Amino acid sequence: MSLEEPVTAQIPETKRKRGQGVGAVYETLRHEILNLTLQPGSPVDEVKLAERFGISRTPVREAMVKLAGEGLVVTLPNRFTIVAPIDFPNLSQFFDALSLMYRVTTRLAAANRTEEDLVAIRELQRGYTQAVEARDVPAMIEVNRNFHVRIAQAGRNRYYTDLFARLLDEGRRLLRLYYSSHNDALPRMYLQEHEDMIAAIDRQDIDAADRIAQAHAQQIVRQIQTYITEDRRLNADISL
Amino acid sequence: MSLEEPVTAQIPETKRKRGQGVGAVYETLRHEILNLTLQPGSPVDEVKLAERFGISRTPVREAMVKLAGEGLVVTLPNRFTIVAPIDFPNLSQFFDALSLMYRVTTRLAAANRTEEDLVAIRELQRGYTQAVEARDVPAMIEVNRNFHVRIAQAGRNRYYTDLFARLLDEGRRLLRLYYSSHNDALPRMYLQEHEDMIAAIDRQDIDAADRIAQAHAQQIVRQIQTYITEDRRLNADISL
DNA sequence: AGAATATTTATTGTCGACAATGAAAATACA
DNA sequence: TGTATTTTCATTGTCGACAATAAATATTCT
Repeated sequence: MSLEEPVTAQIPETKRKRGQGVGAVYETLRHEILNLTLQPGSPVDEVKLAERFGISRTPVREAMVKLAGEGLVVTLPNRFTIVAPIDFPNLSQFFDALSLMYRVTTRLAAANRTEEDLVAIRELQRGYTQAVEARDVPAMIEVNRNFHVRIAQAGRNRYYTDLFARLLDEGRRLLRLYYSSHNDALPRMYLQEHEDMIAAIDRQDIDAADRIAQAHAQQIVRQIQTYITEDRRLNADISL
Repeated sequence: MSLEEPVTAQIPETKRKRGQGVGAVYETLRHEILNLTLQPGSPVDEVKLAERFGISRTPVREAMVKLAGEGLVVTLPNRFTIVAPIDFPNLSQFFDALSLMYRVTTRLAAANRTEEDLVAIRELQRGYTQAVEARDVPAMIEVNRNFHVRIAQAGRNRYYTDLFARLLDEGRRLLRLYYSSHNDALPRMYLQEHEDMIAAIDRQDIDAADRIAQAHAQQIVRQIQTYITEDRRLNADISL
């Protein structure tokens, strides 16, 4: 609970081009929110952001509207804007949708993947392996997300890809919350599941892809739920 | 192809309150886009909109960012903004996602519906019946959309409801394109399917709900595809 | 005349300023 | 001292103005 903002000194640097301002604010805020650099529920100050990026409030506001549209930020009219809180009460909705998207996108990938898709997917899997070996938790979370989004893209359905990406991003915040506080046995397990998934996609085995995706999703959901339950217990102890 | 904009005289009327401007522009544009009052691909002029609503360009722009975020409008940087074209080449993606959402939301509705949900759903079905009897095509399209969104809400999963609503909205434009040019036998058929759907949801028969939703989706998809094929033939004839 | 270059024009993206809003602080009242 | 009322304050939503951009048009040159 920091009263002081962790103002990551972003030098106004060389004068930005027309249209670069909104994009910069949007991208930066997005990453800081998903990495939990910005705490859920913490206020987002337009004026400070404008100063930080060396631009006026107008483009900052447009970036906020975009972020609000994606649910990353919540605007209290005439009051202020906060980083979207994590919606714990409705997590089951989230898990349900996430599981379905895992299945659907992996199925479609098995059906529609090209050779280039496979190359890109394997490349990301290599990156994931490296992150696991280096015990680099932030990298693992990020690469894992990109790995699954890339599979979804191989499935070639924009609607699924978009929703899945959004869900995985929301999941990034959850993983960040709980991942580092536990051992790294889990990520290693995912590694093998990912390999199986790639193999099924490679040989275009739709049913196998579906099964593996479903198991993978259940694995992750169960794990996060365990984390949360333990967390609840800890908090309960403290509050006693 | 009208060079002149159909400037629906929107009187600046009584001075709007703080925050009402963006909302008004957003809602109005949204409806005009979905009703095809604004042709897909036609330019959206910030200045004209500002004049039309009696506000400055700043709130108009924020409304545009929101609309762009939902894919209803496409912004060409430094150039102009157009009403999002209908993506005919990728319609199969759309149909796939639409069908899945029909199934998932109807299933969940059967599982989770309350008595109030049923009351609201039946009320909308009554409205649909009236629209069919009155041969009021725009009303039919609108009420049909609300009927299915309400069922999705009864399923209680925000992620599905949001995606489904978006898909149904996109579908509204397609239906508008083709509906009125054909007889009204089809809507009457949907009427019975809707009744079956409500019955399944009422008795919490998840499998039946799924089956009916799937059939309903296939029905609609096939119909639109037929429309499009006929349309293609017509256009081909003309271009010969 | 036709291509290359310069000029005009329309429209966007951004800015600094100001008024509306709602909360917090200060004051009055009991 | 505790509650109601007023004042201050921080921050938003909106405005009008201006500069950057890229297309359209005019101009020059061969």
